[in-house]
Amino acid sequence: MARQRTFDRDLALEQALRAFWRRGYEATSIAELTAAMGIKPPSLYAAFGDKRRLFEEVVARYQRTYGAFTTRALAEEPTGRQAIERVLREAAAEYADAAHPPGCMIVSSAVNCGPESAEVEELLRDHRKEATAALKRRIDDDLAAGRIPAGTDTAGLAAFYACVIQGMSTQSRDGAGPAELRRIAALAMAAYPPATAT
Amino acid sequence: MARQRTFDRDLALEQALRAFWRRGYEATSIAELTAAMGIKPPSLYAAFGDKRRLFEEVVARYQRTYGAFTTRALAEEPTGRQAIERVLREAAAEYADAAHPPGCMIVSSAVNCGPESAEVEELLRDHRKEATAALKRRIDDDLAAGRIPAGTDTAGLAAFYACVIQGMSTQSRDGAGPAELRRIAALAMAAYPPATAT
DNA sequence: CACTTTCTTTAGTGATCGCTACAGAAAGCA
DNA sequence: TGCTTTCTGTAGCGATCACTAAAGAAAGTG
Repeated sequence: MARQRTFDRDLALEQALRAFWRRGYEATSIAELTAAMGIKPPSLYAAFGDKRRLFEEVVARYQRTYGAFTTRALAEEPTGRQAIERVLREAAAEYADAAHPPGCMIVSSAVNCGPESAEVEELLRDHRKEATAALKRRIDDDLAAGRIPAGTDTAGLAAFYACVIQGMSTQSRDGAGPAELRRIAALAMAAYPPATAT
Repeated sequence: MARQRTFDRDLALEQALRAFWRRGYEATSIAELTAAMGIKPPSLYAAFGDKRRLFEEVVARYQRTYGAFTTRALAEEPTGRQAIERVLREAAAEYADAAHPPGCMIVSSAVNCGPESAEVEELLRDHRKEATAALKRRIDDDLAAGRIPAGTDTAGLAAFYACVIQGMSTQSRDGAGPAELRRIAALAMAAYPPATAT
């Protein structure tokens, strides 16, 4: 065989994730990435392809680590209301966690993109649409189970909670702490339809 | 005297505003700006200083044109509740207006910034903080007038509505139309405290 | 007509962008 | 000890970044 890689690919990917999370896709240069990852450009390109593929891999990693709480909350709670409430509560904790950059990487890392990064912008947009659809599915469960009034606009509710989550991301990047985000989350629950009598 | 400027400075500023609004501060290059403004770089630098000062002038213009509806709504409505409701309703119309780029420029044009644009990022952050403070002042009016319960967390409410407004900006940039934004705005009003009996 | 002044244009500056050719270094097999 | 293979580091590719020196063009004053 031959010489093996001397750096930890997974650790380097995590460092790239932090860099992209902090500054966003376009504003994070290869020079900044290689400095954060502790490697030189040729090693980066050999291990990850190019900047875009590295970012796509970073997004996948983000989804199964820092962003996984949404999927878990939606899967594990018995009702749509409880699922939404838990997503908001955990987002408040996660977005303002000082152990990593603030906010949601899916929301904030490809906002200001030139035309050559339109595909990256679209990738994150698709993730946001899918997350909104996942919210709607759980709210639809409540509707189907008769826990909320018939005729409830579940798509509108899902859009509202997606809106709040995205706003919470912006708020945390503007310095809001977990307590402030929790208060926002609590207020947002006032919009959830009243439970129907069973 | 001497030769006069041959382009319309105000019109050129408006074109720069559109360009920055669409792509953001850093992602909009001087080449893109000059193309949009119909002038060459030296004319831009003679008339506006540099990229940062042009952007600052663009932000000021945005505040007194496209963004002025918030100030008006907050100043003209008799109660805090009505003021917040009108801000949300008009934001829904404004952010999704097809006559200009979607969303709010103050929210979305300096999200992904390198270290050399930190001051621009801070400028917009300050504007957002001030907008949130303006919301709080009107909610405090309702509190002082006894229209909402004593002990209401007005700072939390202001943060919530700022969060919703910022989320609506993101939603519109993801393709939400005015009707969808109006539904979000209507749901957000459910969080406003119930009017106290007088 | 000059002459001055300020605009606009052309054509570039050095720096940085994403990315890579090439050579040196390291690891397994003979 | 080669020899092969693949990684790593140096150094630099063309393109683009924000920005500007220098010359041409236009408008006013004599």
